[in-house]
Amino acid sequence: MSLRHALLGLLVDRSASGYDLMKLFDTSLANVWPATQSQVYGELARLAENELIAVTAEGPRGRKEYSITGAGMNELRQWLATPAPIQPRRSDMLLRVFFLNVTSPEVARGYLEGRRQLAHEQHERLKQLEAAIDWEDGDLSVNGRLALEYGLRLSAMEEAWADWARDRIGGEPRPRSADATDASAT
Amino acid sequence: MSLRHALLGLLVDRSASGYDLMKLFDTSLANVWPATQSQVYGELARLAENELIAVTAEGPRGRKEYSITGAGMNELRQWLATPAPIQPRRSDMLLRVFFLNVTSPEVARGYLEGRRQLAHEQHERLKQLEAAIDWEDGDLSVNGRLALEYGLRLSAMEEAWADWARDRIGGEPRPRSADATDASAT
DNA sequence: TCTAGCATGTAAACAGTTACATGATTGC
DNA sequence: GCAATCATGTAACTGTTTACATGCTAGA
Repeated sequence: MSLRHALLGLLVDRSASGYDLMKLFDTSLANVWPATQSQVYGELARLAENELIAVTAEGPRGRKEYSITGAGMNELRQWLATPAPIQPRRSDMLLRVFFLNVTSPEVARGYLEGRRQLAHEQHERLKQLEAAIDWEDGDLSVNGRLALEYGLRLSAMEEAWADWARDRIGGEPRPRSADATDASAT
Repeated sequence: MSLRHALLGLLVDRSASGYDLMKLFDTSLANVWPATQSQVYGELARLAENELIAVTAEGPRGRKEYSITGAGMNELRQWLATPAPIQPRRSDMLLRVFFLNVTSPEVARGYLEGRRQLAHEQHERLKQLEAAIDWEDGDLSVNGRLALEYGLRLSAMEEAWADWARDRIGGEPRPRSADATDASAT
């Protein structure tokens, strides 16, 4: 139930409406904790009911601006002090890897090559993001920088891993160098 | 809906009951796609209904042994050929990092140090696993090796990142070297 | 005989996704 | 007047977790 903490965290810096928060999710938090509009509005209602946030202003079109309350800050601080649970990290991608032997070596290598490519693109995307952000506006960006660095390292690792894994799949070796030391393909 | 493909994949090698499959999930697939008993039994019933698997033997205690059908193999192969969707990777851990500025630098550093420690332990655990497994029994273990390598690289990356990130948190610097070039902590 | 392990299932609750539904306001 | 965007919400569905419920069988 971390969506609630994400919302509380965003409300620390500034008061905001559900609509504003949605935009923040789509920009700053998109890579870490994506959320849909339905979820945001639903959770905001629940948070207000529990008095962790409160409506502090109303605007046109039924706009409700929420602010974090003292109880909300306590909840957030407590959550931050809690060690993050070790996540089971379900991975669609690694699950497929597990069963790659069911297909031909060609398909398997193609799959891994595709992943390498995706990881590479993700890395490039993040590098661009890093270049685009103004790293001077303090607070959120300091931590955002840490999260971004994680993403950069992760995508670099994935690219290298996929490259390594692809070369490890048996069968017909890649175009270059035709010596197969370990060819144990089905 | 990858649970169904995980089950199909496991049934390629051998027929098994729900109980057997649960154990396989807890051992081989635990780090990639954990599943609960409820899920497994429910999904098996659905798979049988769709004739992707079939009961091929019955044993004591109402044991039902399932085998994959031709249709099931087709479904599995098709899924393997499908490019894995880019996962939004929700991370409880990185979400906390985003809001680390809400707490004191000491707490923040403590949090990151805890993560570094966890990553280190995970890395050690995987190294032990690697040493313990018999890498000769082919098929599943070939791919399992690829997945394990991913885990090893991931935990190594996380440890290095957490180390780097911890040193980047402002405020009072760590015990060693007392020069603070960039102290912008609130 | 009794315990550990085998074996299957159901129910309720929670989290997340997708689609639908509605309407107000601002700026061109 | 119209389009874009602001703004909020509901409903149905899927996937996951937790807890409950039941009973058999092999071996010590």
